[in-house]
Amino acid sequence: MLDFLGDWKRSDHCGSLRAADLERLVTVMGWVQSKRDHGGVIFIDLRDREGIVQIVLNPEHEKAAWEIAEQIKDEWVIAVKGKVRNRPEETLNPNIDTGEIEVFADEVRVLNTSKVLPFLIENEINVDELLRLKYRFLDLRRPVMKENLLLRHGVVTAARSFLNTEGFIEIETPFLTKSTPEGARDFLVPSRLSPGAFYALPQSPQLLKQTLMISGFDRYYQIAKCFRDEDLRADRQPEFTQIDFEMSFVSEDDVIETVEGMLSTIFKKARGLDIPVPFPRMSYEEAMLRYGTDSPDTRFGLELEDISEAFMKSEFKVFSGAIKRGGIIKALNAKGKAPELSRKEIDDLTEYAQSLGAKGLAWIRVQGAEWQSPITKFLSESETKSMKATLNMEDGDIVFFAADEPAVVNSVLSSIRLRLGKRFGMIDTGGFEFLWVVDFPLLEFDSTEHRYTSIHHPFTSPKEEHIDLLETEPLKVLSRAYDVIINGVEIGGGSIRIHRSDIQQKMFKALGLDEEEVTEKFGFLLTALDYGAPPHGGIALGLDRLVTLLAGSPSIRDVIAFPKTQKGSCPYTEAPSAVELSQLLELSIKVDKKEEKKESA
RNA sequence: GGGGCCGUAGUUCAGACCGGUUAGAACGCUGGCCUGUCAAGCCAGAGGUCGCGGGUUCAAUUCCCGUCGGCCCCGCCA
Repeated sequence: MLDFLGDWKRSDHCGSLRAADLERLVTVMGWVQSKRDHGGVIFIDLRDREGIVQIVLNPEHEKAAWEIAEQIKDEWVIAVKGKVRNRPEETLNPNIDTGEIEVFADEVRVLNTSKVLPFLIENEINVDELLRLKYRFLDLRRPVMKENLLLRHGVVTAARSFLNTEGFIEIETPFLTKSTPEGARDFLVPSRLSPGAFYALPQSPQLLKQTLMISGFDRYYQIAKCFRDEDLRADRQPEFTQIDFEMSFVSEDDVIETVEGMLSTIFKKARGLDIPVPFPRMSYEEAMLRYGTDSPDTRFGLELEDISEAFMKSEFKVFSGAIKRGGIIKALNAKGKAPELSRKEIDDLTEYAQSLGAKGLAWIRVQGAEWQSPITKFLSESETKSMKATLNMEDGDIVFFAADEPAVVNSVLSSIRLRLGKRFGMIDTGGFEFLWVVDFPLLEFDSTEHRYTSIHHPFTSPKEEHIDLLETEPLKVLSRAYDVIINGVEIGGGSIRIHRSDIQQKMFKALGLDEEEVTEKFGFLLTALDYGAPPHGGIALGLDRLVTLLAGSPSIRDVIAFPKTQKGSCPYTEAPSAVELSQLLELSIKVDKKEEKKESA
């Protein structure tokens, strides 16, 4: 049944044949997308990476080829020799690129068969993702998945070409590297040659790219795999890819302009889009005030308003109490949307707010002169008046309130804002809005660890004029960090780094890191900083997220060839898995895991 | 660590709230017919560990508990 390829050479891709190829004798190879057997004439849609072409077999033409074709099933791999000819006028297919022509088969070779498929090789399938991942090799045959990976290739190609042109040098850094405190949980790799010691997979090439600047490479880049052992999300994988670069003798604007140039190139080459540069910039403070998040989706309004001032002394204890405890009150007014929201939906929103950590979600619905709300009875006339003015409350509006500590209010209302934006179709899903968020605080106070931690990372430079504040008012220190946001998604973040060891030491001190530990964990960088480190800075862009956005895909998994599930497993390879005891012995590793209770028969 | 949703032919779902004869449908698959289809069409047929374990019950796909797996979210992700 099966034929060898023999001396057949592919002459063309299925998907690249056109009317210009008429009368040519061609040899095409690919997968059987579908077969339509009319008893006499047989049609086969043959698919390869470039597309689909129709093969026609007629028993009155070459009986042998036709007889083979009769046996063929979906997703078999076949090779066909035949002549490209016009389709009859009434059977042109405008839905495929090759729809003007067909290949009239003289000879067919069956190169491989296929089992019956677990799902159809089509774009619009409704299948459990687990099954798609288990049969990822089939899932990736679907045009939409193929397009995603081609898009990804296009993005990487464009990034490389841009960076090469700008004088960046691609340098690899090791996967087997050193575990460092701060940041995410490390993936560890045991060392056989140093029993009991471990490498860590890099969370990013951060320290080594800084080292390359100290070495004088001036401009470095890398399409870098990074590893973080944290819980997964729709936009987070334990291993992911960054477009990572670093530049010497620069300040913020140099890096920002380079990113704008690179993203312009990527959007142009990968999607044919012209994007406006420079991108607008917004301070962290303003982003938190207006949107409640440091990665605001600026495709729509529906901004938050801080109304704390008017309720400091309110009789309404939910509001005034929150302020007394150091909290704030913020509101967002969904203008004119009250009639569109059912009571059930409002209740669902309240439940959603609670799942995000809010104690509740107050709301006021404006209907004519009347305010329908569970809270109006607690509000004084002056409070009502002030609220009406501040929030511009008019007939048909519905306003939501959160009162709590600032972090809770902001995170809850920013999530509510996004949900309402989607619910009311306020978001232009076809477009892209770019934004730089700048002027981040350098530090935040971690109340569980009772110390300051970096908002960006410990190598981020404070603003030069704020260095002295490190010792006196650490929370007032602003950093030289910048995040690039597209459609509310954090696509990348970077900073001008600390290039002097005296300032780096001050930073570690502000973080409350033990000097001995610092030397042990970061000593290599401190040493390097002592040997003529130039001022430098850079950024890393999340390739997976960028491609997800460009592809308009709901999940990062759709732009990664072999992604992990939420539990970090790969259903295709079945990693992670147990290993041989002998392997563990070589590594001096003993597994301390509770044995599963064996059922006795 | 926590919250929510889900798991029934190869696939997507219905059946479950209200436990009861043979667990249905569509697509896919198999066989037959069919010479211009392109999601071909028409006819016939096969196909089930109702995720797994336990409990309640005369009786469990259905109710309860646990567990495994998948998805979304909080925490976490410098």
